[in-house]
Amino acid sequence: MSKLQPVRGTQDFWGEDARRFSFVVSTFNQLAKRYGFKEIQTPIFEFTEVFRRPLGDTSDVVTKEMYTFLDRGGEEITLRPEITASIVRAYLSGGMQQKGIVKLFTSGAMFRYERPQKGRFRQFHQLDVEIIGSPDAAADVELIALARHLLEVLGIAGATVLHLNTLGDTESRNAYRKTLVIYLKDHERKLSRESRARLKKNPLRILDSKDAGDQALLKKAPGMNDYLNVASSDFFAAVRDGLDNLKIPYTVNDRLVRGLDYYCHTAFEFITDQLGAQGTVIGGGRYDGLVEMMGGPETPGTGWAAGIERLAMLLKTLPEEERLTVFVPMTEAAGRLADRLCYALRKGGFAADMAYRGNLKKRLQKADKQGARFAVIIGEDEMASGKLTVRDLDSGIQASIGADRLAAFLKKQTAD
RNA sequence: GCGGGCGUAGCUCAACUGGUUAGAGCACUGGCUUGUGGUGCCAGGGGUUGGGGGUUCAAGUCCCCUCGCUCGCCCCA
Repeated sequence: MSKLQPVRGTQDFWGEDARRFSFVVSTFNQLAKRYGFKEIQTPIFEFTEVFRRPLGDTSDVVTKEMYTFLDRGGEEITLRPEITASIVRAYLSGGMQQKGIVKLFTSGAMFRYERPQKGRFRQFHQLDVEIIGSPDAAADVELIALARHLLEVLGIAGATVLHLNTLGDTESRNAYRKTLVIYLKDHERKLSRESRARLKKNPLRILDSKDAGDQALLKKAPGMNDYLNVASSDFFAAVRDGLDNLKIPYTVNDRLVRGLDYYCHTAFEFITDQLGAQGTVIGGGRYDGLVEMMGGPETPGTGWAAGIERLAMLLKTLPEEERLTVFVPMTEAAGRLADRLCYALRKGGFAADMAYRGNLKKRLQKADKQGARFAVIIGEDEMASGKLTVRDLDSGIQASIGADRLAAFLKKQTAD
């Protein structure tokens, strides 16, 4: 193997992979704008503190997955492992509190030092939307509707199931955590090794353990539902009612927990069974404490992130690409004419290219390999007559067209 | 960080229990066909069998190390 390898967990996107990727992103951008979200782009790295504080000192992301380094000025910098914290930082440093409720969308690369596997990479890419400033369940519903809509437009809604849960507010969650820990401590020896560690670090995570023994034990465990206070259970009911109203299907899954510390109330994931161990395609929830945790005023927030690679892997169909018109000039003078015509077509909104090299056969071959619909042949005969030979590469039918009528001709042909 | 599987041409894969010069399809280049692409026929280029060491008369094949890929655990999008 050559040394010219991509770094582990990174990948190049080209050809069909690139088309899949950009189809996901462009569809998302279009929909997010349609829902009234404004685009934001934040730096790909931040001071480490931006991520450390909200993610919590015990989370795996912070303790072993961040790409952290000192820059030449001695500042501790981290490549973003997720983007909600970056956006909240931008919200605060940009004074966006002035604007009331803000709806933001973005997408880009994230970095986590993990062992790669199917659907999991060290540099991966996310779509992301956030609504900051709204305490209403309606905001959560709107976000989920956008997510569902996106999956539908991408043609993969049927491959996913929406799992929905509530983590309650701080009071409810603390009360529940306490009783859960008491219950699990009684059975500590039966827990898996990982879950015994979680018992101290992040007991709620035991709920979605994949270990069969843990799951059996959890069947008799107390449920979150019984510990929700009135405000929390009303909030959850409002989210469910909003989804019902929009006829968005979901499954309540009281084992669904989110990994990061700052979530509360709504937690949801669109899950697929087609990506091996990485089932989550879109995940999100509410984070009312985050802005305050990062030094801002008490401000509610809610959002989700989607894995672009995971969505791209699920795509079954891609939109057709616009087909080229390829110019095939055979003489020098014809080449100059073709250059002008090709430039004019491109300015007129057509996809056009030149076949520069070789004899007629080679140039047609090139046009064919590019998937072109039309070849415009300009040789001595055409230069003499002033009419271009336009060959439909699908049917093989040729027409003689004046240069001034080329654009109109192509438009008419492709409209059929 | 832990565990399983796999590394032969650009891609997908052959090569019987170790045995001559590592093959095929696709792709690529050229020709049959000097103004007509796709299907056809012919020819050609392309490999340190991931790398290193060992066993053997002989290693793509067996052993060790290493690098890489992949799947899973953990965690997450």
